[in-house]
Amino acid sequence: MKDASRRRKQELFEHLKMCVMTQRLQPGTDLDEATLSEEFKLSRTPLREVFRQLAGEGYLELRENRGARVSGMSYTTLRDFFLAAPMVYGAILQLAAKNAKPEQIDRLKNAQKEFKIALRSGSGADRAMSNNLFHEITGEMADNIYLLPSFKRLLIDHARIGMTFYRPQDANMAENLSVASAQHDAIIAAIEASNEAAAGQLAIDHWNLSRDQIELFVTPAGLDLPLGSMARKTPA
Amino acid sequence: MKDASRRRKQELFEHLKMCVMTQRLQPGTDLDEATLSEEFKLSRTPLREVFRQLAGEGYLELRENRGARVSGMSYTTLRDFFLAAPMVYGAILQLAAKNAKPEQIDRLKNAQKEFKIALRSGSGADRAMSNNLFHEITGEMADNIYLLPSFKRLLIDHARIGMTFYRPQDANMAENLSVASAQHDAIIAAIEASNEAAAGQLAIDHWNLSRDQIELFVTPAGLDLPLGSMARKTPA
DNA sequence: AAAATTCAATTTGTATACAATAAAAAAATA
DNA sequence: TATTTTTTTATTGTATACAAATTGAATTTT
Repeated sequence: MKDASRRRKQELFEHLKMCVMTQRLQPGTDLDEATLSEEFKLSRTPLREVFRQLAGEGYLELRENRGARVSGMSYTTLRDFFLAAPMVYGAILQLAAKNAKPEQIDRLKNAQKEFKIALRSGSGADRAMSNNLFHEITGEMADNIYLLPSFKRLLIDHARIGMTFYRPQDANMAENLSVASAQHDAIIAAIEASNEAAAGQLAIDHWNLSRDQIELFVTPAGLDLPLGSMARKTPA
Repeated sequence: MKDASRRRKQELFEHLKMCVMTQRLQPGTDLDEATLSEEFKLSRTPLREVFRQLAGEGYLELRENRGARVSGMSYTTLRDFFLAAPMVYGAILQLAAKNAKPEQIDRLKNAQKEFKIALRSGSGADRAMSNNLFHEITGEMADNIYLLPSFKRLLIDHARIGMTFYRPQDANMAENLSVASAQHDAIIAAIEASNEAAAGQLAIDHWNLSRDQIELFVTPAGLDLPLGSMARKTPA
């Protein structure tokens, strides 16, 4: 009887994680205890414990007497993100190349397989979640409790950024994704070969690609039409 | 009336943090809900929320149906620690030099003043806590939410390692502390001058000093006495 | 006597009731 | 009518009661 509520609690936990990462719950969204409590057939006590834990991991923010909300994302955080990501992920991948166990490499290959499937047929959310799993496994491989907290925090926003700044209609962006997939393959190879240097470099390349994708979003290719009246001669 | 219990909750939170960092609660210690509940005049509900939050920040570990315990420390974690610390702290200090605000620099100088006082007259715990405050302020200066989680996790064990591997009787260790204090001064200077490169280098020096201190503990200077029967001539 | 099993005691987890705070709506004042 | 104040409603936080699980002792079995 209690086993069931324990399961529901875990489900809520995973559900909220997923919703945050896929932007089904956008940054800044307020969460209602009563509603979730009813939806997941959980009393408020365990529900609030889930909130606390998610807040600890960076998914939510708790405000005194004012409930939980999804962690915010601003242009400042975006800048902070690309400052920290190459470094932390570079370290994680180097350590992964050093410490990965065969069983973990198997799982990483499997995650990459899933990622490729999601690339073809899946939704944006599927893509983000399978990509996230890939990276989470590299974090597990690195096996350093002092780097993991920041790494996991980065992964949350990596997923969210991916969901925000991707338009499947854009050919450049589709191309970007297949490059990302190729990089995953190269990462697997570097880890399997215990090539720390290569893994570290791939991490940097991988994040630079993410940055490029955002630039494609922020600075789209110019329309191929003259703007008529707005076009004027350069002064002589 | 509720304001009071809110304060007790905060007190419990800070108290447990302090106990973990100063090793008054050693790694692996089990925490008893009932006892703490009575001691701090708090019901178990808010108490458990505190546990969750502390677990999220790395102070405690929660085990299903088996209560909370103080996060463990092993020789593996020590190795992980010195692998991650120079990198993360290097980044934090570089960013601190870049972003520190005058008000923060004032507080940092003040923290250093307190640290020096603790060095002279304070207990080991005072020393650890004032040193911790110094570093926490640098983290605040860096102002990057993606690096902070790992940084804070490192600071917990930095304090614990300091408490574990320091013997005030040892002249070398006392000397180490005054070097550490001088490094703090240099860090303040680098931050005030916005000298990122210097700040980054100082971070590495600072953590190398911590590592040296552990080596002094693990490999003490040989006793200055011949060991009698154990001394034997080298074979010709 | 050693190992396994059962039973009691302790401890952890969840639900519900109540208290306190914040938000919203209604009434009163300018 | 706009603004302030009061009242009502909704939401958050805490305490307590109960249910489930774990631990340890006592009993039984081999």
